[in-house]
Amino acid sequence: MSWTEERIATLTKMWEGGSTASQIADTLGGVSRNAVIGKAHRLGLKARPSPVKAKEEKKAPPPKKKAPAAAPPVAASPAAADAPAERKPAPSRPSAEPAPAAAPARPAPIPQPETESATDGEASAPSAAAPASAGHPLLEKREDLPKIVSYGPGGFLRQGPGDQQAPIPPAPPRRLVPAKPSAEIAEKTSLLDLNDRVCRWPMGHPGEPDFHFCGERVNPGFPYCVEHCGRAYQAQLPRGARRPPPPLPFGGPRVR
DNA sequence: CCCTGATTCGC
DNA sequence: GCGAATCAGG
Repeated sequence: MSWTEERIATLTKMWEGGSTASQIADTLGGVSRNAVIGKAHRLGLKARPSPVKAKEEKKAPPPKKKAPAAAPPVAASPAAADAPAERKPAPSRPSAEPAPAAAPARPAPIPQPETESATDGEASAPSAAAPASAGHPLLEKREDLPKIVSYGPGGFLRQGPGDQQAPIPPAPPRRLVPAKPSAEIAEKTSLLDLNDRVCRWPMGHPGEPDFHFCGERVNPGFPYCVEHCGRAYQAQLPRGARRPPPPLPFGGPRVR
């Protein structure tokens, strides 16, 4: 699979939307979780809550260097060892950029404590999801929560009721009631419940209130359970491989 | 063990 | 540029 504009757009939206790399990889299809992460970093968008990222010390950098199978540590003649095997001072900061250029003795001016704008500007979210829920009494409390965005298998944005702008409400005569999709699909497998081990065969149609996924244990090596594998791959048989019953002439082959 | 993102490095 | 392999924390 190649990174087309469309796939990159989906990746970017989902990444900024808070989806995990695995979910993005599943949605995109054809790429691994690592591929998604690698691409995301190459795109310049990163800095997301990482479980491993909670370490930022300037102490002795542990020589975490990968030595696959080469570079036998044979200490040959020391005279030839003129190469200063020093660790390259590359304190890879995640999002900060103090840029300690060549002026260590000169006290730098007061560094502006940038909040989180960070990075090189271009990496900032192009579509900073503005909290359109301001003003809504039922949604105000969600403002401090991480925005959760879900995407359909094709990468389309699935907006929850709270995300709808409701630009011109016709005239809601009745009072608003809190959406309770959980009542119908509480036991169903939602998009966010999908992973590599549950069948992702869609049940119903996206947008319908009870749309969900099969959720059965997958047929190992396939994205669907055994039952739906039959349907999925039968449906995807190439045209040439399908053998529609040859239309026999009326009355069958002529026999004389 | 599972998950997560970060990083490295051969291709 | 890409992504598997690897690392490392939760």
